[in-house]
Formats: sequence, structure tokens, C-alpha cells
Amino acid sequence: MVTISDIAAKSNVSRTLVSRTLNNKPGVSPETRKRILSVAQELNYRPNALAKSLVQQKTQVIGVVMDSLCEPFFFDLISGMQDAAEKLDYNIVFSNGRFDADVKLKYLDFFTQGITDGVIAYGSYKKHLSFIQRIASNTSCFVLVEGTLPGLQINNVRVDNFKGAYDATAHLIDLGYRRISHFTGDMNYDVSLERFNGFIAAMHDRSVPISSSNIVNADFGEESGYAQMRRLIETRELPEAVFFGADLTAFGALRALYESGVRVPDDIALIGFDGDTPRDAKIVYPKLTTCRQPLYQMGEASVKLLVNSILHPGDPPAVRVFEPELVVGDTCK
Amino acid sequence: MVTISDIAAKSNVSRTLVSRTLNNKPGVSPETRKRILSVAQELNYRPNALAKSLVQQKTQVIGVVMDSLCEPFFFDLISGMQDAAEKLDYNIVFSNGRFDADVKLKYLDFFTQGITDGVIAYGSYKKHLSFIQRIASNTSCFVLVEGTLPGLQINNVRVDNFKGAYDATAHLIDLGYRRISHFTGDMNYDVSLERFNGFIAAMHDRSVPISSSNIVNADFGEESGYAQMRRLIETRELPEAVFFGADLTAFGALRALYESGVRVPDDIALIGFDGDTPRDAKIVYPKLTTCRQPLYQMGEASVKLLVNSILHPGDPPAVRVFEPELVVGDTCK
DNA sequence: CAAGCCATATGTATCGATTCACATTTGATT
DNA sequence: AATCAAATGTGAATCGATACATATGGCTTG
Repeated sequence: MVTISDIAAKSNVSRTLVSRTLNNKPGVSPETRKRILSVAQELNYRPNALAKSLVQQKTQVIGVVMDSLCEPFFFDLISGMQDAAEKLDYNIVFSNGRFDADVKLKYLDFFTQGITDGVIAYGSYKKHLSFIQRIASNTSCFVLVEGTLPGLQINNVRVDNFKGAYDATAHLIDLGYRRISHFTGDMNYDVSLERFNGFIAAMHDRSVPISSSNIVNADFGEESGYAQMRRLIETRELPEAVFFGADLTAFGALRALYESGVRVPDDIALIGFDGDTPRDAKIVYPKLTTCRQPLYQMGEASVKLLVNSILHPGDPPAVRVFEPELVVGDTCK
Repeated sequence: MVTISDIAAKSNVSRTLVSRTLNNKPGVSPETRKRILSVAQELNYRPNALAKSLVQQKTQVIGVVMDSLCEPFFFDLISGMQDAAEKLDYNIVFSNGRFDADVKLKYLDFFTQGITDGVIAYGSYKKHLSFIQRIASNTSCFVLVEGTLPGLQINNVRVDNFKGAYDATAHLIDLGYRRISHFTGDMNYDVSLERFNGFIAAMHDRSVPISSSNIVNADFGEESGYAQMRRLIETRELPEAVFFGADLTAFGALRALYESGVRVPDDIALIGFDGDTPRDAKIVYPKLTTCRQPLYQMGEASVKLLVNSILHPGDPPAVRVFEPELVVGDTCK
């Protein structure tokens, strides 16, 4: 490995001058600078960021612990984070938590061992939140996205799930549907409960009756939507409309309906939640009506909050709650 | 920030003993060990990985420069890399190159400044390969995935695109189709040319005539597949079958056909390339017949090659070429 | 009882950079 | 020609950890 000492030796100057030269700082004569640069090039010098960060006590790196890097849901979030990070001159690296508390914890630990200036963690899985607590108490440079911890004072970015679910359900009711079911998200996640509550509240406020059969336990996956909708089809007790805790679950239901020849939206109306992936919107039809989370903006916001914490360690933690938006597709009539 | 010196001071021992204790090394009496650990806990000590890596000259970190983290195509690759990395006890972090040579170069630079033990870079975009050359010549711990550089001696993992395209095309011909078109991938990528060549060779070997109108310029995107297929539909000159340079392009074409009421596979047969995303396979129907790249295995292999290079710097670079596999769906009859 | 050994502990060098205090040279000003 | 400031250069301290050489004490062993 070539170090600045090697360059210094070969160009007969002190390490200080080499450092100044490579960092474009004053205090080096033009000729010396030129000589040093040419030696550096000749030796194919590459700086060591470890050493630099160690002495400067900063890395210009943001670490992100995602629930997953293998789920289109996160695309806009990732893009938003990256755009904001690069605009603020930070490198940003992502780790794949695989929805696994241990893996997420491992990367959280890793990122908080000096190699980043701050960390963004995504998730609202109840079992994961304790580990957030453990780490976040240690460093001020931390942002939690989606999840929220009532007691803990940390930066937080999330969406108003209750309102989104409420609006989506109200939309169905306003269109005239009455026998409306809700396929829940994974109830291990806080957001699922919030959406469930929004559904219930809208139904209640508009005096639409709910029976327990209106509530179908699903998770965020495609399979559960498919399986549960198949079950409903077989019972011949299809609701008029369904509000889903997640788009992907709605896609599964859509597949089941397609296979059985049930027409959407003629025979049944659907509304999803997330509205995240333009890509899916293109390859799945009919186009799903959904409650869109402004994920790109949330990604940007989380980086901005983080960088603010990095630059102003004294500032109190901030909370940004985004409003979801109903995107009308072709699955309600 | 709490350092081992703080712990050492507070427990009245030398830094060495603290280091030994925290790393579970021998040479510390049980009582001292216990005292040090309790002080460490009390001070909420977190080790500094920068300092450790600097002195040990290794990080146990693999950096991956992806073309994109916002494309389902990469899911299996990411999973394969991560599984292999964790099995070998490496942390693995991903950066989002956004198909942009400058961004990729930036992260490649970053990762090769001492913060990783090795780097995996993905891509075959011609314009990007020069930067690979620039960096790869510097470090032996490097794996290039998908792309390949004839002159350069570096670890390389890729798929036999020619053979995949050849087999897919032969499959169509064997099914009796004759008027077969090829929607190319983005010709700025080497792989597109290889697939194109495979198509041509299969047609030629079986003496099926090709005219220039059989070759449709597309890229890897959904939009181009949609637009070009619309164009073909409007000309009322639909081929009997199409071999696509990428699944996503086929999805676009599928959308155009669906909109126009052209039936698949009755009126036209389709074969894609990539076969990467079980998720897409579920939400898009009819199920696309495609040429599957073993991306998971390729991800594993790239990490294994990299780690081998890290542990045995002397070993010559290795090349692993994977065979794609024809996955029969419902888009050919 | 002396020699040798093991367990435990310490102090210092080191990794590769930046930073700060200080030394030397240069050139301009009076 | 003397003086002083600015420009240019140097050496040592530092960041937070590990590694290595070495010191000390108690214990075994011949």
C-alpha cells in the first residue's frame, strides 16, 4: 500500500506538504505541489479513508439499515435518501436487514462503530424497536423511519397511516360500497394496526356495519392476499369492496380473482396501500387504486434530519409526519 | 466518545488489558476481566472500527457497487451475495450506482480507500468498463459481475448470454414459429450484443430467414417494449413470436398486447430474458417463458471469488461463467 | 534452593492520515 | 542595509485501537 510517507520520501518533502497538496490546501509552493502530485500519480497513490476519518472524527458517510433491499416498496425511499445525501455531499451505503432483527442489529452495530457519521433505520416491526432503543440512546445521529417509539427522543419520519386508511375506506363508502372488507397488513408491525384503526374509524363514522368476517388476516405479502381471496371466492361470500393493508397483498388477491374470472372492478372493488412502485403500476393491470405514501420525500426528509443532527448535535430531535395521497386507478368503479 | 483509554483509566489497568478483555483473548485474570467488563458496560463503550481496521489492515467488509438498488432484477444477486458474505463472516454493504458511470466510480473510489477488504462491481455498460480498469488495476480484491474485459486480469462472474439467447430462439423455432423477431436489449451493454448474436446464430443454424424488420431496437425497460410493440400492432405486421433481450421489455410488450386485445400465446408467442424475479412472475400473467439467469448463484460465486482473493492474494484471478436455463411459462404454445 | 515457567500486567510502537506549533526562507518596505 | 511579514517548509502530537517486547510475581521442578 502506498502512503503519504512514501510520496514524501520520494519527493523529498515532509508528510505535511504531501497532505496539504493532496487536499488542495495552501502552504505549498507551486513547483513542490507539482512534483508531489506527479509522484503521487506515479506511485498510484490512493488515500486511506480510515486514517483520515479517524483523525478528523468524521466520515461523510451515512449508513442505512433497511428492512430489505429486495422489495420494490423501498425503491423510492432509497432514491430519495440518495438524492438528498449526494446533494449534501455525503456518501450513502445500504444494508439489507432481511426483515430480521438480528441482521438489522448487526448492521446497526457495525454502522455505529465509527464508520458512519449517522444512521437511518427503517422499520416498525415491534420486535425490532427494542434494538433501536439500545443503539439510539448512544448517538444523536440517528433517524427512525416508519416506526415510532413513544418514549424515545429520536428523529422520526413516518406517514399518517390512520388518515390514509381512513381516506381510502371513506372513498369506498362514498362510491356507494357497503359490504367492505379489510385485509390487514402484518399485525406485528405498528403500521398495520394504524391502518386497521383508520379503516374501523371510517366505517364507524359513516355508520357502515362491520362484522368480524369483514376483517381478514393477511400480511404484506402477495401469497397471503392470493390465499385469502381464494378462500373468500370459494365461500361464495365475496364482499363488494376490499381495502388492503398493502399493495402487494392486493396484487395477490387480483391474481386469485383473475384466475376465478371475477371481474375487477365490476364484481369487486379494490384499494391498496403503499402506492410505491410506478414499475408495478405498469406491469399489473387493472391499475390499482391505492393510498400512496410519499416515500421519495420521506427518504429525502430522513437524510435531511440526519445531516442536521450531525451538523448541529445540540438540536432536539425532530418528527416529520407525511400525509398519504389517494391515487385513483381502475379497481373501483 | 468513550475509548478504551477511558475504561483503562477507570478500572486502573493498562489499555492492553482492556483490549484483551473486549476481544476475549487470554492474559487477563478473571477478576480483572470482570471489573473491566462492568466498567465498559457502565460507560456504554462502543468500539471504534476505524481504529481497529487501521491497525489490523482489514475490515471484514465487502462493498458492492450495483448498477441500481431500485430494480428487482438485482434481488437474487443481492441475496446470493449477502448469504455468502454472512456465511464467510463478512459484513456487506451496497451502493446504488443508478446506472451512472460517475456515481459508480465515486462509490468504487470510496470503497477502495481502505474501508473494505474488497469490492464487487456490477455492470457491462461499455462506458463504465474503463473506470473498472482504472480501479481494478490497483487492487487484487475485486470482482466484476456481468461485464467482462478481454484484456484485464480480474475475477469475473457472468452468464453465457449467447447460449441463453441461442437456446431461447431455438425453442421458438422448434415449436414451429418462423416469423420471429428480436427486441434487443440496450446495445450500450455488452450483454445485449451477446444475446443478439445468440438469436442470429440460432436462426441461421436452423435456416430461418431474418430480415432487418425482425430486429427491433429496444432497451431493458418496460416503456420501450410497450412502445415498440404498439408500433408493430399498428402496422398490422405482428411476428409469430418475439425473443426479448429482457423480461421487463417483454412485460411492456405484454401490456401493449393486452390493451389491443392480442392474445398471448394464441396470436403471438413471447420469450424473455433474465427470469430473475419470482415476484414479477407472480404478479404478471400470463406467466412469461424466459431464459433464467442463475443470479442467486452468481451472487454467491462473486463473494466467494472475492473472499478467496482477500485470503489468498497470490491466487490468479478466476472466471465463472454460468449457464442460463429456459423456464417454460405460458407465453408460448 | 536455584532455575525455569506460566499467568498477569505494563509500556511503547504502529496503522495512515491530519493538525498544530514552530523553523526557515523569501521578498518587500523603510 | 536592516527589519518584518508572508510564504514555505518541518517535526511532533493526535485519532482509537492492536501487537509486541518485556517486566513481575508466584509456582513448579529437578
